[in-house]
Amino acid sequence: MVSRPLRNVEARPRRRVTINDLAGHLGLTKSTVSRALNDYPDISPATRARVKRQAEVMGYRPLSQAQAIRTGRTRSIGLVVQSDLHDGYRPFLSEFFAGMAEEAGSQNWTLAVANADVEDEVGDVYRRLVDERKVDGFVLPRTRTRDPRVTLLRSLDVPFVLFGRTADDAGCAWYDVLGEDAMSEAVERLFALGHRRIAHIAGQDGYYYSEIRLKGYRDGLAKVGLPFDAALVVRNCADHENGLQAGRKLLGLSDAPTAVVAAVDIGALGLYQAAAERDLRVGKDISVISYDGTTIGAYANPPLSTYEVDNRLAGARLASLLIRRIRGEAPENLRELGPARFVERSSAAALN
Amino acid sequence: MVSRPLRNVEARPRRRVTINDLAGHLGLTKSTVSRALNDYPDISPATRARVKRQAEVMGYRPLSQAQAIRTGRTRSIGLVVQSDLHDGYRPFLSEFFAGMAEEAGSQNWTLAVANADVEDEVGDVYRRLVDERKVDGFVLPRTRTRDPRVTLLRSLDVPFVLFGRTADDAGCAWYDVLGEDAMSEAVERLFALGHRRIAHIAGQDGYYYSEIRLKGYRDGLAKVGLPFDAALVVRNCADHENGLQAGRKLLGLSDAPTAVVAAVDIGALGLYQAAAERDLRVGKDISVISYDGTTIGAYANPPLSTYEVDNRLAGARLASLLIRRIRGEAPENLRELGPARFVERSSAAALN
DNA sequence: ACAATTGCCGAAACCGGTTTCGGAAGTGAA
DNA sequence: TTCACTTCCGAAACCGGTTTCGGCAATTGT
Repeated sequence: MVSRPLRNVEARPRRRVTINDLAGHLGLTKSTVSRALNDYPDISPATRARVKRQAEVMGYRPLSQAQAIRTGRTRSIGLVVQSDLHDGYRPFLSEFFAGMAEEAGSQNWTLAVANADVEDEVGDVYRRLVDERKVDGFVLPRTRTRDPRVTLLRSLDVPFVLFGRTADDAGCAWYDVLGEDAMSEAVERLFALGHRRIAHIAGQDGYYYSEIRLKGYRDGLAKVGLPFDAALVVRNCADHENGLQAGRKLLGLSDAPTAVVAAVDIGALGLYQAAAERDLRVGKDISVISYDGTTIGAYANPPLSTYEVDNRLAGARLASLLIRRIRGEAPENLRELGPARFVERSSAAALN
Repeated sequence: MVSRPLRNVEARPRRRVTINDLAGHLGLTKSTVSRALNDYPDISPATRARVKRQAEVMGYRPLSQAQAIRTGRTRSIGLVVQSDLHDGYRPFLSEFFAGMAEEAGSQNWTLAVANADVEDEVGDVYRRLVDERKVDGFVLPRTRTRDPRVTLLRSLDVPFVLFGRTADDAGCAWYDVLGEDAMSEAVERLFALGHRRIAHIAGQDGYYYSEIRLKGYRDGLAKVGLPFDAALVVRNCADHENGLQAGRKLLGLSDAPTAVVAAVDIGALGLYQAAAERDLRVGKDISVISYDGTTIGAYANPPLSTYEVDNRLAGARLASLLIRRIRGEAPENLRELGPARFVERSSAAALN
């Protein structure tokens, strides 16, 4: 690993060029320059072009906080992480951050991250960020079926976008991954492998993704012509412990399933343990297809076949959508869906 | 999962209270109020107290960007993530973010996150953030032995703190985990289990942590009276592939080691695969103790015994140190070391 | 040819703070 | 009493932008 020097390390603190410097060089007043740069209609095209060109050569970049004090806009988007959430939550954040930061930065926006320790604090954190004009809008990860943050931000009239859908999405912009398609396809795959009793370990209650994936599971059953059996669905399994309990329950059934579709990788890994307890070999005696694409699944034994979501892309899309939302586009036009990608490993095999 | 409503959702946009409002209520000028709040010596203690009390009751919070334009200070700390780095890098970021955001927020500071895609871009990103006064200082994760970012920020005269130590740390503030102690102790543990040939899979070249942990390994050997054998050290193994190669090499030795101390969890998991290839059972035929405490290790087979680092704490400490650094404290007083915590699982056992 | 528009830009106020400067009281010494 | 010093606060400039307002010159209408 070479540590080659960063470029221009020697460059000295050369003072920022302000709008006054620019105006001086142009022989105009700063008000004219400002309006030219912001495309006001009362500036002649010739002047506008001249100003913009000169701004370019002098490397002028308006100070966002100076703008903010007059306009109220910071060119900054916010993300508040809730550190009281369960394990399954955090691993995905890294890629997500990178995607958001990348997209925001490319548009010369900033990403501000805040933390809320406890549920009760959440509202105050959002409010404070808005009050202090730290951000112009929010990305809301992990949307609930009925999400109080949506209620809050709506009433505050602050722009936001959701990562995931929600029950009442009137006026909401969002990006989401087609978890329903993944779950449905997973059922089809298992069916094609000969499985006829296929269970579902669902995600955490209260989160809309759980409903969506459950629906996908049911759609899949319908598609292949299998009956829905409520006994084969265990809800609220978004962590290892609950996945383990679910596994124990399912594998203990008199007519136990031969395959499982899990809504969440960590839940599937709980099932792994339950299988081990019964000396069942995952990928042999019991097949599993899951959803998330966590690295953990890749290193599990056997490696977990799963639908991988591109969190980096999600972050980037959400940043882009949010910026457009802040600029005034209608939320209804700011809704996108992306696919999950099947990563075949060795937790699912033909029924023997 | 209950989605109880956030508090005060109904509260209406009540306009921010500005310094003028506050001054009006107090019958003072805003200049006096400002100086009182900022502890200028030319304000009488009585007035100062009165102002502060009233500010409290009216819920006055200065707009940081308004302050910034005059003072040049944003009350914001920056972190730039490099998305071109290898796998082992990112998982740790989530906890780290939470810690930073939490600590920064508690002091009413903001955390700004930026992204640099490619190595060459890194310098520009830091520079831009400073130029545009988006941040007052930086936390530098993943310090190199000779870190170009340090050179850059030094020359720019921008405050920063390192997560990890570096070769030339003159004028540097940092927080680090005692990787050397962990590695040394790992050797002792394995020795106590009867192992006499103990190898080391080292971290990525160019990063100081690799040297530190290697040193810890050697210290451990010295402590228990084992000779250092260069053939038992494989460098530059910070990802799965390199760990795998290292494992193949070590396990292929005529007098192969019976135990391995790994500098990085992912590297250790590469070794897992090499062991599997030779039908060696980790935790039986070959013992492994690693370092990081990633969740991945917990789900590996067998679960990986490792030294866990508290990344959340690290983030919090670094944020705190950076803020103090920005406020002018000497870097030499801003250096902290924390321990890694041994998490015993089942990858290390007594030599049979 | 003259009045009414229009196009385009400068002057000045403004945003919400900080900082410099100066001066009115109060204090102590001579 | 007078004078020099403090103590403490108000007035005003300042930071780097945006936005309102008004006015001059060049057009257009009649």
